[in-house]
Amino acid sequence: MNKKVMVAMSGAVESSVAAALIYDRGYDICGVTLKFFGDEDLGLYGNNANCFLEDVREAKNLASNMEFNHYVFNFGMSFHTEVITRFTQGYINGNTPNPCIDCKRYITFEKLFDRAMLMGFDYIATGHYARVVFDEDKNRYLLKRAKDKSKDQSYLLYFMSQKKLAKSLFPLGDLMESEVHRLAQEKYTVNTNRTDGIELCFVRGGNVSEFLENSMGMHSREGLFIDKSGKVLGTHKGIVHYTIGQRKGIGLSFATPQYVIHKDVMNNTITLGEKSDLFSQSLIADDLNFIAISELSKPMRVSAQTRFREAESPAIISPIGKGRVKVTFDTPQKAVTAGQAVVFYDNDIVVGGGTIIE
RNA sequence: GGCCCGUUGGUCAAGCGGUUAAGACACCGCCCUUUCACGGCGGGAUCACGAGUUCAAUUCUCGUACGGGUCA
Repeated sequence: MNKKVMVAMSGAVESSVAAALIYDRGYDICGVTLKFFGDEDLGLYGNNANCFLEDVREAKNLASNMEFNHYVFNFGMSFHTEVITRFTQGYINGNTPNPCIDCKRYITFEKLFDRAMLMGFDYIATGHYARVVFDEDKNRYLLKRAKDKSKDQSYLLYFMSQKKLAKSLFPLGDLMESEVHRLAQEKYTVNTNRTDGIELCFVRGGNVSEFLENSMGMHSREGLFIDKSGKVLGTHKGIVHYTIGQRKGIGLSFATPQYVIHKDVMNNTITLGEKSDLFSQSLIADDLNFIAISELSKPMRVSAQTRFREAESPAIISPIGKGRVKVTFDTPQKAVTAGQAVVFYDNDIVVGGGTIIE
């Protein structure tokens, strides 16, 4: 009897090709498209309600061409509590969260994963560019960067557990983007014009500030821009409008470009400084997850990445208790930001990762 | 009140008779990007106003207005 695989289909090229590849491997496949925005909230979370119908149509097309089942699951409630609430709360706390990671962590690989297992599926498959291999020596599943380094999404999946890696398939991991597109056009006749959105899927026009204020009812207070010595430089629109490392949107003119180097939620001030003030030698992270090792008991040399699509950098990670780790870089890193994820690599292998708290 | 100096794009600031009127910062657009950012590329000024001198004035002269300084 063939193994059963549930494929998450967003309607974009990547997941459609992933589904087709899984089908061709002979699995008993079922496609699922998740609905995050209920009709009752039409418009509140951007214009995605309309696109959703097209996403479903794309997925259904492929499913009917290849003759496999396709369902739509309404995860609107989960999406709101697991992703949007965390996102909003993060900003309230002065952090800069990465909701795309929460979406994968709490929705795709938790809510959907659990549902798939409950329904008797053996695996869940997605169109992410990442690889999973089983290491006989370590007796562990390893998460690795994709073959196509420019499309690699392993950073976004550092939270994966052994149990989930064992039951997850990433068919695009060994393919270059160009190959995926060629397969889509020549072999599977998948619409290559439909790609995953850039910017936040639930925020209209990518305007985070407007979303927080109008949809979430968060009223930010104006405050002061100050320099490192505390001198007042001007007025800011509210702390949630800024993130560490930001340059554009300050609205003030100086001899050199000024960046947000610190946010003080208590005093409602934002400190501006030179690019050189943006670099830090170390950081503290919590909410850790390790994949390549069972736990971090002593300092370890890794290559750490502090933002998605950013270069990794040599560092030493050390356990400092309370479920926290200190990451000390060989060379100072730019714009390390609380709320973002730091992921540790050993060459292509994801050692683990966590959330930056300072 | 007398005498000086200044007035160039959103800000700062070059140019000082014929220039495509530098540059920086800001702003806007595009690209990049399944987060927020960073980054890359590109875009925009007729020179406070009026009258003169000159073939030609942002650049010289004289007024007016507005700044700043200074002398009693």
